[in-house]
Amino acid sequence: MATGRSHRPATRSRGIPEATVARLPLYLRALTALSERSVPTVSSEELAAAAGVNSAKLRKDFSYLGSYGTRGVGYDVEYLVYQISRELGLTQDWPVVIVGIGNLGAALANYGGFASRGFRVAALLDADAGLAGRLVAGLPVRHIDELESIVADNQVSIGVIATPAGAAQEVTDRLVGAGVTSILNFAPTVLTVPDGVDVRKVDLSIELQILAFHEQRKAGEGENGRQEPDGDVPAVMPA
Amino acid sequence: MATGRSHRPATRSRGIPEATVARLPLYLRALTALSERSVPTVSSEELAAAAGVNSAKLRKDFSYLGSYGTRGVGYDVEYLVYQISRELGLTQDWPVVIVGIGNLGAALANYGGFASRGFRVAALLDADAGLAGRLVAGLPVRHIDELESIVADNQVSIGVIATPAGAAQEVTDRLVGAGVTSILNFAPTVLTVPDGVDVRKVDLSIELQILAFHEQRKAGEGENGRQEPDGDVPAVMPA
DNA sequence: TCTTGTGAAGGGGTTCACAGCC
DNA sequence: GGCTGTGAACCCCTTCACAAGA
Repeated sequence: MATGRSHRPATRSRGIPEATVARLPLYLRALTALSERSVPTVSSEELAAAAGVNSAKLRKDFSYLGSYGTRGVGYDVEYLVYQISRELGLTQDWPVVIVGIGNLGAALANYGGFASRGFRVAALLDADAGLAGRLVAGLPVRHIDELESIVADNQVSIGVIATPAGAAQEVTDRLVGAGVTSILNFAPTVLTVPDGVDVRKVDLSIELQILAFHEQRKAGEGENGRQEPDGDVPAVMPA
Repeated sequence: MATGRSHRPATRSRGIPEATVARLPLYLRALTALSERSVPTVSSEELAAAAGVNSAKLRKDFSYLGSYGTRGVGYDVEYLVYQISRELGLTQDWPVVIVGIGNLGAALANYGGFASRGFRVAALLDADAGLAGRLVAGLPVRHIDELESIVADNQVSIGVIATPAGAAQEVTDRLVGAGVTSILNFAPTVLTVPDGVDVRKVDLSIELQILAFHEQRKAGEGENGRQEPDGDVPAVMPA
């Protein structure tokens, strides 16, 4: 996690807060929409509303990138689109492989948001030999045995794991061994990776559980309805 | 967001930090695995490793739930499973509807992690009348016009949106109108909802963009390879 | 006058380190 | 002796409020 100390105090002292990085894609999306409507400039207030954050936060975020706005006016839409894209590394091409072509893998392969932002699906891989050759999103599914050569040949540095939980660690090891240094994990498992490899995880059921927690709260709010006898313990007790 | 002031200082002063809530499902998963292997007790160190966090954080998290451990021994696995499940509201049944049965919607419908944690898919909805009646994960897809009656009849309070971005806000409005108060949004849009409705979003392309940001950093680390002429500006400049 | 850019204050979360208890 | 539970320190992020500047 701790992204080894940086260097190069180029334009501004490097070191954009992680929380800011996580919001840049949000701003980029909102700006892209404005750009498509040929809106020339936008204020922090307007853009913040479109991105679903508050304007002070947005201005603070942009201040880490540099002084890209004009006081009394706002931000130049095209210019910001470019600067944020560059900061995120989207001005270059990122070949990715998707491993595990079930429903989820297929959904990811078909997802338009990837291609439009510099992510190119270099290959779809699956352990099921029966799937090999089948076209998904216009690409042929290839057998997992080709993983190493595909990663090497295409200089893939980002892998997406959409396999069942049981296969995820092994796939990870192979990806890392082949040279992948960033992994987006959809399998509900904790992955172990060497230093220098980034993992982000998306867990569908965790999100629902968090919602359930808050939902439960709401139910208990007004009506005092939730039954919780307070002495409510199961048969098993701690030693 | 600010979950209105609580009440009931029942077992302990209510108010579990949001960051802790987000980790409870992680602990629960690790504990469930231990439970299946019939492991009776576990130390904070072991459990933390299994969940991918550090042990101090885990102990602090558990301290918000109560004193469920035994000093010198550890935590009783079954007991903790129960307590966390209860805290998350997973001891009750949560009917959910999934709207938008494309690849992603189908993947969600098939996802085992839901059913196993108290989430029951009450219905699959899609605007495409041609899909109606088609079986997905054993359930017939129903037309979006049935949304209101299905939500009411099944007392659905959680909705999952897997539609294209363009349809997401309208679907949200209908869900909220029908009584849904928690939404899990997979569409790449900012949703507007009234107070009292919770929205969590999962954005596939944002995760990749964050990885790209870090990946770019790595590339520039050792070799100083990334070209960034520093005066690198596009044709468009701010006014 | 209007909006950005930012010090400063405030709040939350993480980590440390050890007292408390088995 | 071992492990939990937790005050306290620390750090990061958010929010405020206003000076700076077009």
